[in-house]
Parts: sequence; structure tokens; C-alpha cells
Amino acid sequence: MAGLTLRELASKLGVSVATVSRALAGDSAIATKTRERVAEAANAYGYVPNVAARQLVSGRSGFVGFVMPVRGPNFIDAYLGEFLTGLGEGLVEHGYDLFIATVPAGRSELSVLRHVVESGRADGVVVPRIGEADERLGYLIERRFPFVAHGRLLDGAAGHNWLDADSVTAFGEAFDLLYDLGHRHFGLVSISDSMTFRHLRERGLREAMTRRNDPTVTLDVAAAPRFDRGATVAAINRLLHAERRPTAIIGLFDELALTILEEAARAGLSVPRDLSVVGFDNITAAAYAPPGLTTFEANTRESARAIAGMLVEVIEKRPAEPLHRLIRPKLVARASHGPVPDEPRRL
Amino acid sequence: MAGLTLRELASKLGVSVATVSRALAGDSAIATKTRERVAEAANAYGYVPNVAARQLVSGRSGFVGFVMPVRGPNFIDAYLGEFLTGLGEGLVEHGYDLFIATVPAGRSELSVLRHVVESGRADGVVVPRIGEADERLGYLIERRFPFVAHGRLLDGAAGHNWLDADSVTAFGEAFDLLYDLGHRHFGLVSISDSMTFRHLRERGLREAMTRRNDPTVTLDVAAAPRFDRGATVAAINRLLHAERRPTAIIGLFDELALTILEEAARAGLSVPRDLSVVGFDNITAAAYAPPGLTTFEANTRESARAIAGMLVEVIEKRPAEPLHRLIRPKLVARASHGPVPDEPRRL
DNA sequence: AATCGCAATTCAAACGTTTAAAAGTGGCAT
DNA sequence: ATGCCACTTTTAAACGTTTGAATTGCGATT
Repeated sequence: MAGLTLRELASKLGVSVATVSRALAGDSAIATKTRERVAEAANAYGYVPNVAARQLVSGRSGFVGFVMPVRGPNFIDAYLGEFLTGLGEGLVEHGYDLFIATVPAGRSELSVLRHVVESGRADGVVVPRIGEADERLGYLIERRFPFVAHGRLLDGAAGHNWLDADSVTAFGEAFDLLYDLGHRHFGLVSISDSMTFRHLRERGLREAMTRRNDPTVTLDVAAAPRFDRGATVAAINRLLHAERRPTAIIGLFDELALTILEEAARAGLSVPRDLSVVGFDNITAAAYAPPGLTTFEANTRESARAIAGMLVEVIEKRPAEPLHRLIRPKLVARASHGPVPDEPRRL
Repeated sequence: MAGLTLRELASKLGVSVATVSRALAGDSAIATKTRERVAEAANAYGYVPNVAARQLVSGRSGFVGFVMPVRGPNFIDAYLGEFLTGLGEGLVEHGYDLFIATVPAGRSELSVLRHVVESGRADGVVVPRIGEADERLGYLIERRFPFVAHGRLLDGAAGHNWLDADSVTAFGEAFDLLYDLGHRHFGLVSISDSMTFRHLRERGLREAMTRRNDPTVTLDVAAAPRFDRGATVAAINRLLHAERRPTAIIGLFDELALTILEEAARAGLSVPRDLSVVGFDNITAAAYAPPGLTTFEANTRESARAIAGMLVEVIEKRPAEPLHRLIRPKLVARASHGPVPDEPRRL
């Protein structure tokens, strides 16, 4: 399958394989003239080293692993594509490639991760979507295997490498924006899954609330399982038809915010006149859904690129202290937020 | 890095490495009792074979390669994520993993592909987005390296493995739908890049036109470079402000169709009253952009899954005849198409 | 003239598997 | 006793690299 071997190239040049190997590695023990001659021949014959052999002796694979998150049948967004694009871009700069493992039906994500690590197919892994008691992180930490998490643990975030969106700050910013527009009754549409970002985002909101020290402010939280559309719609309508309907509802992420827009329209509420809605992520559809969703740009691609850089550092330098990095999301102000209505519209 | 080796496992069991290797491979030359004993021990000790060693001797990597298409700074859609998800799902069923190579700045996609093939890192590759004279296919065919293209060549499609959306039929269907609603003046917003799907889709439209044999039917095509938003907008406005404005404009894919919707709104045209618009792909935003884009579901994830199956067949069975597969897109009728207006609105 | 030092190169082992070929073990017919 | 066969296991080579240790060649030093 592969073309030329080192041995063949060496015999063509009339030197030993060791010389060729060292020459190509740029070893200064090899005479400059020889190095050039070898490089030239390698180039001319199109020599490409066999990675399996190299990997076997060096113990390094040159791969970074990524276990594809298991997703429902109609998961819809650009997140994964952007993330993988950024990861690939970041890795290729350092000479690494990306290896993607999919979880077969009926097996756990952890078991696949374990297999990736123990088969020696990857020098490090990227772990997305961190849960509250994430067994993947526990495993990797214990095994001292290089990894960077996209997201962080709530307790013990100091103990692992991560890059995360600064959603605490972003959600505080969302609150301030709306508070300054006169809103006092807030709603948050959240998920009931045990992802840590749920807590961080809600915390951002509550901390900003506390800072205002305004007893008239209220916050109602409605949550539903992440991929359960029916329950999500029900949760949203609980807020919309509550005794005292919030004048501003924040979606934990854009899919939820878009559903809020849909349900508000269905209920006869005009956004932003009767209701302000804010999301997070800035997915493509956020720009198209009327009247244009105000949200935060999470910059997935750049984040992934940064994660790649961090992971390479962890693999090659094994820093003593865990690496942490917060990415500040940027407000994308569209048309779904506005001043508090003078008087709530009756439904 | 890796845990237990075969040798260690063998010595624990008091047999030779060959026996253990064969037992784990399920070789019937090994006594059933021994096979069971080995399997048990392997399981108990958590033995995971080193892939590099296995790959070195077998010459197979267990990987399918994918060279990430080079993309502009703000490419936006779910295509890549869906495609990779489907590919991963399809591959894992057959015991393959996915390996993603990114093209570094300043290098060609072909050179990266060549490297992937010749380093022995992949047993086969998937090639997306086929161009008119695609040098990647030429290389792979000449090298007899297993691959499946997503999309096909115009000439010589018979000579390579591919899976493609049946966009000829779909665009014919779009034409018929609109013709039956009374439309006679059609516009097509296309791209000027040399991708083969451009021709196939336009062909679908023209063939359906020919079938009607109606001399009053006209078709104006406006094209712009794929990622050039300014030129795209200009091309669309050329159609919208033409002497005889089309009453139905078809976008080669949804991004274009959505831009048509935006420009129509800006020009004061109401969709579908004054203008019908149809797209292709059914991206997420198609559902959110008012009034809801009528389009075709390309089912990327399922296609990718099927591609995985085809590629594994090519790798393992080396069929004499190239494999071809057409996927029929399904019309997603939303609200952007309607009957031809009685009288064109003046702009 | 013998020895040393040093640069350049080669030798050979190792990485952890797979697999063709050889070898060992009993049982059974001759 | 001998040979043969079927079944099971082992031996050893091979895959294509990297790399520590050994070797070579040669000018400089004694």
C-alpha cells in the first residue's frame, strides 16, 4: 500500500537506513551535505514515512482523539462542524491530526474513550460537554492522560485543564442589559440535564441580580430535558401563562430561545413589544428567526483552535499546573429585546 | 502509555504470544477451552491491543480518512457536523474509525490527501464536494486507492464510486411544482465555481423545462462566486430588477435561497405573493426565515452513513465495478412558493 | 610512528503485533 | 513397536521505523 520504505530509499542512496532516518529528522550528527542529499532524494521519490512503524517505536501517535458526543436523530446545529474545523486548524499547526471515535449503539461514551486511550491511538483527547459528575474526567485524571475539556467541572475545576465560555459574565451582561431597559420580572428556560454550563449560566444571572440588590426583581426558572421538545414547549408555556408573566425570558442557549420566540408568537405576544427574549450561542438560525434573536457569540471555532493549542502544550510539556482559559462571549444585539412594556398584555 | 502487552498477557497465562493472538482473533485452530481462558483473562486484565503494531504487520489501519474541506472564516451551516456524524455512525458499525486531516494554510488539498494515502494512515477515503476536473479523484483512481465520493463527476461518473443526491430529479420536481402553479418565468441563482452539482441541478431544471415543450417558458441564470456575498446579492438583484422579473426564483442551495428572500423583502416584494422562492438542502435556518423556505431535504446524515457502508465494501471486497448510489431528496413544502401573481408588482 | 579526538556513519535491538511453518502430543490402525 | 493423522501449540520471521552503542576514517597531537 505505502510506497517507498526507508530501506529502499537508503539503498538507492547507498547509505544505511539509520543515516536516512537521522538525516530526515535533521539530526546534526549527520553531515550537512548528506542531509541535503537525503532530503532531496526523499522529495524526488516522494518518500512518506509509514506512521504505524514510527508510532510503534516512538510510542506517540500524532493523533488527538475526540469521542463524538452521542446525539439524537435530528440534532441540528453548526456547533460540531465549527468545533471540529477549529480543532483541526489548531492541531495541524502543531503537526497533529484528529481522530474521531463514534460510540456504537449500546456502548457507553466512557468505554469508547477508554479504548481510545488504551489502544495508544491518541496522544491526548478533547472532552466536550462536561457533566456535573463527569466520569470521563475522573478516568482521564486518574490515568494522567493528557486532555483538555471544553467546559469545566463545578467543583474541582481547578484540577483539570479546560477552556470554557465565560457564560457567568455573559448571563450577567444579559441581565444588566434587560434590567436597564426596565425589566424586573425575568424568566429562564433551562434544561434539566446535569451539564455544568446550566449552573454556570444560571449563576451568572443570579449574581447579577444580587448585585442590583433590588427586592422587586423576580426570576422564574423552567426546565425540561434537553432533547425533549414537547417538555420544552410545555415549560415555556408555563412561563408565558404564569400569574405574573416575565417581561424578559432568557434561553439557556439559542435553540431554547428560538422556541420561546415561536411559542410567544403562537400565544399572540409580539417580540420585543410584549416580551424580550435573549439567547446564547449565536447559531445561524438566530439571525433568520423574526425579529432577529439577541444573543451572545460563543465563537466555537476560535475556542476549538485554542483548545488544540492547549492540548498540544499539555502533551508535549506536561505542565505541572492545570491550564484554564475563559473566552468572553460577545453580545450580538438584534431585535428581540427592548424596553419593558408599560402594561403587560393580557392573553 | 498502553497497558498490558500481548507478551505479558501470554506469560500470565503460561502460553505463547501466538496462542493468545490467535485465540483473541477467534482462530479455530486454538482449542475452545483455551480460547475461552484467553478471552477471560484479556477481559479481566483489560487488555487492549496496540494498534500501531497491528497496523504495521497487517498493513491496515482501521481508519477511513477525510480531508476537511478548506473553508472561509465564517462558513455557516450544519452540513459538516451532520456529515461527520453520519460517517462516524456508519463506520463504527464496521469497526472503522474516522481520521480527519486539515489542510494547513498554504498547502493544497491534494497534497494533504496524498500524504494521508501514502503514509498508510487510512484504508480508504471519503471525498466531498466534487469539482468538474477534480484532481483528487484523478489521483485516487490512478493509485487504485479505495474511496467514495460524495457527489460525482460529469464525465466519467461511471468510472468511480459515488453517492449523490438526485438533484436532477429534485430540480425537475421544483420546476414542475412551480409550473403547475402557473409560473412561466423562472430565475436560478447559481454559483460560478466549478462544482459539478451546479451543472446537475441546472440540468434538472432545463430537462423539466424541455419536457413541457412550452415556448413561453423562460429561465434566467445569475451566478456569483460561492463565498462572495456581495456578488451574490448583486446577482440576485440583477434578477429582481430585470426587465421581465421572474415570478419564481430557485436557489442552487438554501444559503442562496435565503439571500433571495432577504433581497426580495428589501425590494418590497412579498413572498410568496409577488415571488416564489425554492431552495435545496433544508438547512436549519430554512424553517425560521420568514415565511418559511420551501426546499428539499438532502438528508446528509443518512447519506454519509450510506457512504461509510459503501466505502467499507470497497475496502474489503474490492468490487470490480464502481458503486453508484442516488439519494432522492424529499420536498419540504413550506410557505415560500405559491401561485403565479396575476400581474407583476412594479418596483 | 603511534595515539588520540572527533565527526560521520553503521550496526543492531527494540517497539507489539500477525502468521507461515515447524513441532509436539495422543490416539489408533497396522 | 511403528507410522500416520488430527489437533493444538510454539517458533521465528516480518512489518518499517527510531535510537543507543559501536565502528570507521582521518587529521591533529604527541
